[in-house]
Amino acid sequence: MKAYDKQEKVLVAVDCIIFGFYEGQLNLLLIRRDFEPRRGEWSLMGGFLRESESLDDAAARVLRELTGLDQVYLEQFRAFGEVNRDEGERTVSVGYYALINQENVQPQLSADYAAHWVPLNEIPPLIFDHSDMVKAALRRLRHRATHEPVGFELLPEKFTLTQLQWLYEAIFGTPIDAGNFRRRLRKMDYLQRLNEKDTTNSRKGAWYYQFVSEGYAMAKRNGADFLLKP
Amino acid sequence: MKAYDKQEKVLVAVDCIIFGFYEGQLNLLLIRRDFEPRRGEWSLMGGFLRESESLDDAAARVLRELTGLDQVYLEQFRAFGEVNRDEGERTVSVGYYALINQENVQPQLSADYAAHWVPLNEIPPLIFDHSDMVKAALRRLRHRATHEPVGFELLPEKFTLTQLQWLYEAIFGTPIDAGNFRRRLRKMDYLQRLNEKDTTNSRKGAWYYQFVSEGYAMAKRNGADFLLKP
DNA sequence: ACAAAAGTGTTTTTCTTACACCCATGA
DNA sequence: TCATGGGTGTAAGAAAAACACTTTTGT
Repeated sequence: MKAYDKQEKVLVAVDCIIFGFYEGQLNLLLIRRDFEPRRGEWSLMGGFLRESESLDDAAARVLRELTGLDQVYLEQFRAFGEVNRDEGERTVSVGYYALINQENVQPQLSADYAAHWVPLNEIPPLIFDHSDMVKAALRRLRHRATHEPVGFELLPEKFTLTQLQWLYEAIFGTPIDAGNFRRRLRKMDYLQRLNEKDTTNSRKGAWYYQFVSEGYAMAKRNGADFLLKP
Repeated sequence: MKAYDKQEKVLVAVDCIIFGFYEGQLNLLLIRRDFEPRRGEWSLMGGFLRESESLDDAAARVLRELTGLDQVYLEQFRAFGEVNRDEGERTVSVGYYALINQENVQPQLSADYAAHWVPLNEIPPLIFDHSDMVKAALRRLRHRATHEPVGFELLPEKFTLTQLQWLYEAIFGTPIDAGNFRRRLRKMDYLQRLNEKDTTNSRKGAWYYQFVSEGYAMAKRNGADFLLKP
């Protein structure tokens, strides 16, 4: 059955669902296509897999091409393989989602691509099956954010607990009880409080915190598991 | 960037991690390759994607070719795309795991392929990255089995609660407290008790149960969520 | 009557939830 | 001094864990 000759090859693409967080809003980085097919329509950022790179590498390259960023949190979530999902040639696409702290990215993008941050609840219709991809990516993000400390990728190095709460409210689309949310955070000793306050939102000021990944690694080795739900 | 011409096509395969359950043991269906490369070594069952079929279709076809079974629980869990993961030509593989009630399958397999059920804790070294695939599939199965009633796919239509407990013990590799396990089951009113007992394991006999999927669908609509952990 | 699996109950502890409350401070 | 967001505490209840207990029946 599985002989290598005479098999049909297909195009393989990666598409990136790029999440950003800014001013309490969860956003998606979308492009308006300036190439055929479907020129001018909204779409995810994607590209074809090259012979010399892995899927993960391809996703990182595509992301770098659009944002100029490297070292970004990037996770594959699913392959999409319906026969007619794409126009033109048959293409299998592998979906990746990225989490980036939006403040770092504003400037350099849009240079080569017509890229825009779009609030998650105002996503326009997308080409092909890209809307399905977004839905699947969001499901995965919600799951990961509850069980692993990936949310911090969307925040600046220093953040307040209120910002963190806003982030989770944005990810899940529900309000969260501040008291209960903060109690869970209080037990995470890998959240380090800095000697510095953010006073932009209140007179009292909110402490800045920092996620200490080595601390988390240690806690994990000791059997602690991250859990943060709405 | 994303123009359709002059792109490099690659081979796309699907590989199936086929779980079966029999006599308290969780098993994997593996083949000894009777073709090159790596003739004679252990491997997962796989095949190449054809132009006219979706990824899901391809996985179902591969499974049917090996087991003769249709209508099997089959779920994609991840694409594998390292450059040198395969020998010979560059191949991207999409992993699917299947859950089948092993009693239905014993006879017809092995006809064309040298297929064998191997206990999960006695898996031999596998070719390529197939061992990684198995690990990833098992992680996904563990997750799905706790949050969705997929475990029943591995059991006969009629099963006892003790069998179900054995299944979960096998999936998670840990002992489970019978009292607590059964209390959770007792609340699932979509588990229908039949007027029939299994007396092979005890004099008293254990009631047979049946999973009623319409009942589960209704419970789900009413906001109930399945949860069954070790 | 007793062994052995099937099945139920009970107690203890831990985690959630809802919500009231205090704190700090600039205007 | 008071409004506002930041932050803590607590009582009621739900759920998890541990384990003792009862039931059934072939031998």
